[in-house]
Amino acid sequence: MLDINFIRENKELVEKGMQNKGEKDVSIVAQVLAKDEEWRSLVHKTDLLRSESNTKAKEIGALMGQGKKEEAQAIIKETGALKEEVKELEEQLKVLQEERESMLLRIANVPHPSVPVGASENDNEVFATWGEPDQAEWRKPHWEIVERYGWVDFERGVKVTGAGFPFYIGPVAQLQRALINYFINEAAKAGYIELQAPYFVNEDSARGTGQIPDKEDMMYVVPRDEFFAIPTAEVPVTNFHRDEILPKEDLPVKYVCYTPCWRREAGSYGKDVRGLNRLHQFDKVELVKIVKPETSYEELESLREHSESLLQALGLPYRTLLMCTGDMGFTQSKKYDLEVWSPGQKRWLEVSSCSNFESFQARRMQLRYRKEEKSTEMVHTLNGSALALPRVVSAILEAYQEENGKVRVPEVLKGFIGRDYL
RNA sequence: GGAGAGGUGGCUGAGUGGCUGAAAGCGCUCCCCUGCUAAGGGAGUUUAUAUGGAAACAUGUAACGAGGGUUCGAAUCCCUCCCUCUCCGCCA
Repeated sequence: MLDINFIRENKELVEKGMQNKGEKDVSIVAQVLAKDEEWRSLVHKTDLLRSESNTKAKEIGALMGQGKKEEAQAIIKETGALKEEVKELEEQLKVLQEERESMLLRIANVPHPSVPVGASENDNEVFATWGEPDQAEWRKPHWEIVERYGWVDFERGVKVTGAGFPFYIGPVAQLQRALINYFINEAAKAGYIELQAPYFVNEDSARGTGQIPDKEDMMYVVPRDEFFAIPTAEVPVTNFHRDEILPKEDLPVKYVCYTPCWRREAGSYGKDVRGLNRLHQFDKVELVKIVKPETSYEELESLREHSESLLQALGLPYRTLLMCTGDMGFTQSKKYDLEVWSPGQKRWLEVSSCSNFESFQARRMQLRYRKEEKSTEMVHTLNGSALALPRVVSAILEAYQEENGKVRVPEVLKGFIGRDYL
């Protein structure tokens, strides 16, 4: 959510931002400003009447205290009409406020000036590449490798739950666990505090990070208890400090959190969902930062660098994309995607997404810090995957396979797995 | 899940219809006094929002778990929900 005052002072910028993000109809911006005008004038009017009504109530109280019952009764009679009027205005105000709020929630975050303007994924900018994508023909896709060894059981996953909920078996289960530990350890070394978070959140939390109203179809819902299964640890972790005012000495706050993630992924099909490419449940280690506004873009770069360093340590070639306006999403102001090279599939797979939300999530969450003794300011929030597991597993299986079919263990994981081959 | 008690400011805790946005204490900030450590005195110390103002700030409104109701007036009375504690039940 953007600050209404910011929208008022930067109407064109906000409209332009929405257009660049692919929204054709930006009339909502003008509408929210009009609605806000209306709301403010009604607030003023209502407050004046309430004030009058409070004054009278006090007079009555004073008169009653002195035992002047008749005089009090006279004023009570007068208040009838006033009361009605206030009640009516309050109802109108409530409606206006809800309309204003829901409009505000539908206005996208403004892209940072450094973000390339573009319509689709084709306009993303290659920000960096690392390593040489392996083009060797003999390399097999991971689904063939895991099938040969019985390392992932998709069929039984279907039986037990449904498509997209596989079982990992033996060495691949072990590989995932090793990666999770490795990723968390590296984050801890970089100063991130380790957190274990709830896997289900309530509606306020889902709204806080922007999953609703924009993307509610991505989440699994537990209707009986009104919970949402988390689509990413970003949701519980960023909401950890919702409705708080943090002391400025505490910033930046940095968390690392491993969780499973659940996504409905409605409408996906074909090669995108083959093997481990896209699942309804997957594991991810997530980084979240809560920072002072003036540092958020430096923090974004260090977040990206941290995620990149993991792929480098694993020896997996990747490229970093600076997402263009049309491909970056509603809530972000700047976003990098890290794509690892899948040598068995000869394609790039997204394994991380590092974003700066500026104060967009913070404002929804009322997450502030004490800037000075008497003033507060919204923080900036960021998050990034470090990293999403199944696709890293795929890339490792494909990149570390040998022509005889055996799969080597990456050097940095040997301490966790205790042998040279899976 | 059942029964009972309770949810007040950074913390402890008073407050059962008007003089309470909230006593008192603690903590914290600033000032004064005091030649070191100790002690004393004074002032300040929730948030959001509207209006005015360049700003400092002023004024109003709202908020005592959340939402609704009663009343001229609600932290205080009533209803619903959420949460915490104690006992019982269940249980990794």
